[in-house]
Amino acid sequence: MTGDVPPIRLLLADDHPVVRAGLRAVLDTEADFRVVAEAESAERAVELAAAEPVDVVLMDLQFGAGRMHGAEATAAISARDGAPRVLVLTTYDTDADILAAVEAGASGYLLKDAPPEELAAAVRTAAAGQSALAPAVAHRLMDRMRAPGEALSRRELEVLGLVADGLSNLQISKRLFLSQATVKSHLVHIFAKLDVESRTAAVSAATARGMLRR
Amino acid sequence: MTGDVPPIRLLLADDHPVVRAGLRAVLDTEADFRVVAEAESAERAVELAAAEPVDVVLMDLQFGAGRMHGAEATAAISARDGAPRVLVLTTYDTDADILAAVEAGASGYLLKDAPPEELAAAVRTAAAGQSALAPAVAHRLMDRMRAPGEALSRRELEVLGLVADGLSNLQISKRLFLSQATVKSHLVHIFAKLDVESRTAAVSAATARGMLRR
DNA sequence: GGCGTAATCAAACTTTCGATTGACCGGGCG
DNA sequence: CGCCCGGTCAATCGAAAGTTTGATTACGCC
Repeated sequence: MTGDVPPIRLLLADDHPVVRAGLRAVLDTEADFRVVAEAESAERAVELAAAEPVDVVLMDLQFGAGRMHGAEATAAISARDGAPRVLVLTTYDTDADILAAVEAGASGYLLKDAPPEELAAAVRTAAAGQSALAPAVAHRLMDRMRAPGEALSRRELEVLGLVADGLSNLQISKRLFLSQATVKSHLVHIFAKLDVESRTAAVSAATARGMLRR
Repeated sequence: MTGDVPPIRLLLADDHPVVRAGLRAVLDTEADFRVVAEAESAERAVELAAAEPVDVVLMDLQFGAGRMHGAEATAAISARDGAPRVLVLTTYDTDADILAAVEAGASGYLLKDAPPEELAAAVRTAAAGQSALAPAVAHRLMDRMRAPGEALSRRELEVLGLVADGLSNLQISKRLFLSQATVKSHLVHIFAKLDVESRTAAVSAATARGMLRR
């Protein structure tokens, strides 16, 4: 019906073969979409996004352990001139993931349980250069706006995540190339924002509020 | 090529439309498979498994918040006579999930990052009435068998639960009508069993192993 | 009826955590 | 431009946490 409109070229980046197949199946039924490449790792996604002419990248955030994170890949892809739009597609809607994605330059943030129509709509929105956020994600961002004093900064979330993994202040400082003083400083702010007085209580509170993945 | 062999009838149970589409795409390419139904919730999977003649159910463990867990559905489906085999297909390989699935009567446990061939092979294995475990999963089960002394006692779990809620040793001692010495003593044993050296790491380890509800 | 294990407590000791105070730098904003 | 905020660091000090050693009671088990 639209032989003269160029299709939207898609790159799928997800380490799950089944998910890639599902996205391909769902999106290929749309006449104006064309899946031109698939990446099974974040590194490969960056390569392909540079090599292939692509309009929109569907990017998972969690790739297998130890490798590059989807947010890094998003930043790498978005950095170039004339870069494709990156649509983050993940399972979780935690503060840490959302913030990381948005700051990395993602054009949208979708949850994997989204219905196909929502997915297609988001891709078109992204291709048009606009921003596409899942309702649940939008809510969470609004919450942060309404209560800015209680929202943890990016760095604070990073520290708290390591605390939740059971690391000591010394271990955290080495991991993040900081001094112990800085780690303690972050923790003081985290405790104040969460209204707790110990690292363990902070992890508990943050998990309960969806700031940390469980 | 095999017109006289009845196909293996499959039921897909997953709340992610994309994953269902992916499984369908991957499995429908196999000549001897036939996807006869899809369920977007655990409850629906139980209904369909009773209503439709099905050979193998591909069951996700995590369904959207608050609803029935995949393990419960697995148990419900497996309870009946002549029940289909249930193949658990999930993202995580935590002790808690694996144990729950196995105890619920699952015929296999696969990770979603499995390649399609492995998936197909597991379905055939399950259909033949045998057990199919992903290598990573099998390893984890073996580890549990080899280290049975790691199980926490009732009291230790009680203490660790309060630790996870962010209570101090003093608070815990008052809550359980103990002395701080006893709380510390329990923690020493907990640390040894979990092979960690701090309360926060203990919570992390216990959560990862499914010893604590999160 | 001894034996292992879980649960309880104590005291002394080291290490880590957390509170407090104060400082510097860079960037966004009115 | 001054101001605030986020991120960085330092020094100190008291309070928890964690280690070590050792002991008592109680329960189930062969």
